[in-house]
Amino acid sequence: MAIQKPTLPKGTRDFGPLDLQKRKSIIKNIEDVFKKYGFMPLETPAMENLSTLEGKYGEEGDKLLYRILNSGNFLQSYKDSTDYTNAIDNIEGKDIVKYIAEKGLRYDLTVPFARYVVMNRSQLVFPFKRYQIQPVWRADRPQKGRYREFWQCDADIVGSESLINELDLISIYHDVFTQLKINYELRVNNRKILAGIAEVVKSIDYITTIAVAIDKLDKIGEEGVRKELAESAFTESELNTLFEIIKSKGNNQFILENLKDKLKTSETGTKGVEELSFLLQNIENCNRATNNAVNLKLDFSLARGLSYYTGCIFEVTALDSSLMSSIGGGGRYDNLTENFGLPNVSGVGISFGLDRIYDVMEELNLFSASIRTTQSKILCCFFDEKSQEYCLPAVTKLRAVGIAAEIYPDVNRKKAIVKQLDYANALQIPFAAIAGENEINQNVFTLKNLLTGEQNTLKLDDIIQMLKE
RNA sequence: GUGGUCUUAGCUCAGUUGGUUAGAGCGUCUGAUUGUGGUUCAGAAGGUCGUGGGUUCGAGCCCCAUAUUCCACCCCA
Repeated sequence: MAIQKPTLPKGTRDFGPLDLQKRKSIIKNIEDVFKKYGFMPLETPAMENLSTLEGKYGEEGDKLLYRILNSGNFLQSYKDSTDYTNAIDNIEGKDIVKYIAEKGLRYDLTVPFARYVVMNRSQLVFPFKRYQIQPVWRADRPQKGRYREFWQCDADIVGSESLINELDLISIYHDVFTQLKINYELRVNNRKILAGIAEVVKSIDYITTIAVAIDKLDKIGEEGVRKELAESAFTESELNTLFEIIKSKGNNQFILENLKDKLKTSETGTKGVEELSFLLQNIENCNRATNNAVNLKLDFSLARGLSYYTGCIFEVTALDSSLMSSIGGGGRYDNLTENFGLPNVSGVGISFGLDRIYDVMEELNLFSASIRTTQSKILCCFFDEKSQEYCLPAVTKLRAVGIAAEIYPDVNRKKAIVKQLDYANALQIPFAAIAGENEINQNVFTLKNLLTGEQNTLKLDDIIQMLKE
């Protein structure tokens, strides 16, 4: 049989020891901040019923869902169906899916969370604040900063409509990225403002059309957006009104005042402006109290976020990185639990894109140089069986007092010490305790600092004392 | 889903219009050094040129298919 080279599925990666230490350092940072704000941990299964996932992410989202083939004779139910009899009519096979797959891999953490809230509503204390750090899967085509398996770090609050929650989430973004030393930009918009713009410019029915088009403003420019909207029957004067609104320049306060005036005929739009004003006002107050410089960038062309958002929407990008796509995003959703039979529960949440944050930090060299593949502080080195045995109690004692210590398992007749020091060096273990005939006779070790090359004869207790500091 | 791109030693990459036995650096192994790594010197091993077809006297190089990498669009963390 031919030997085949093993490969990974497209868009997935292994994480080696060093990668993983770095990823864990990011996770710890984010998790600690989440805890500081009172969020509780939650994990949900990798797979959900397709009925839970489908229809929550828009048409595009459904296409990107990974579907899991039913086990057993999964084609039978299809064969038994009328669709099979009429198979010639749906030769593309799209309808087969519902007969052969009923589970899928989760696409994000928000929808499974909504499902969890609905299923456990009687036991939860509201407002319920949970964080969740797990992988999600999307059948996208991979490219820079885009993977088919990637990790999200989410914090959500459900059961409260208060904008205080938005303030907390903005503050979380600031805490995390400040600690990670990532220079970031947090852009904010509000779906209600987008609705207001649609009402004022043409009609509320065009909110999606407008949102999708102006979201591309950065990429295709004003001309491109005008062209795209003109194809959707927008008149020249309507387009002029639109750009008058979204292109206003100045500081945040001025822009909002201007917008408030432009949207005064729209009740929803006015509400959106008030919400953003509230956020800006309070961020400023908090900044004054803490000397922080939390900063929002108003961006009325920001339409992103999944289709379930209804209020504030957030998006974070790293400023000094070549990665243009977002490293975080979120927003408020008023109707997500309604899909599962629990209406009138508003939620708001944010997400950190772990893999993209990793990419940015790697590019900008932001990881601490002290991150190593192993935590081992000391390797006990020996020359033969006798000195190896002499080392064993020492290793045990080192570990007993909490010092990560190793002993090389194999005894090599030739160049034993060289092999062991090579090993320590390759793993960046900082110390070696060497024992041979001489050390055994005096009941000591030769402690070598592998960074400086300096070495001393010491008793084990002295070594412990030194390493514990 | 659409378009482009990459693939040669463990790793990073050279390889002339198609012409003998496909190269380098790093890494690995051995020795200089039988109680000392990381530095130095000498030597060695390591390849079905992504895979499958085709053109040709002859293919790493040309053609077709396919996989993979990376990138852009759509969309998104």
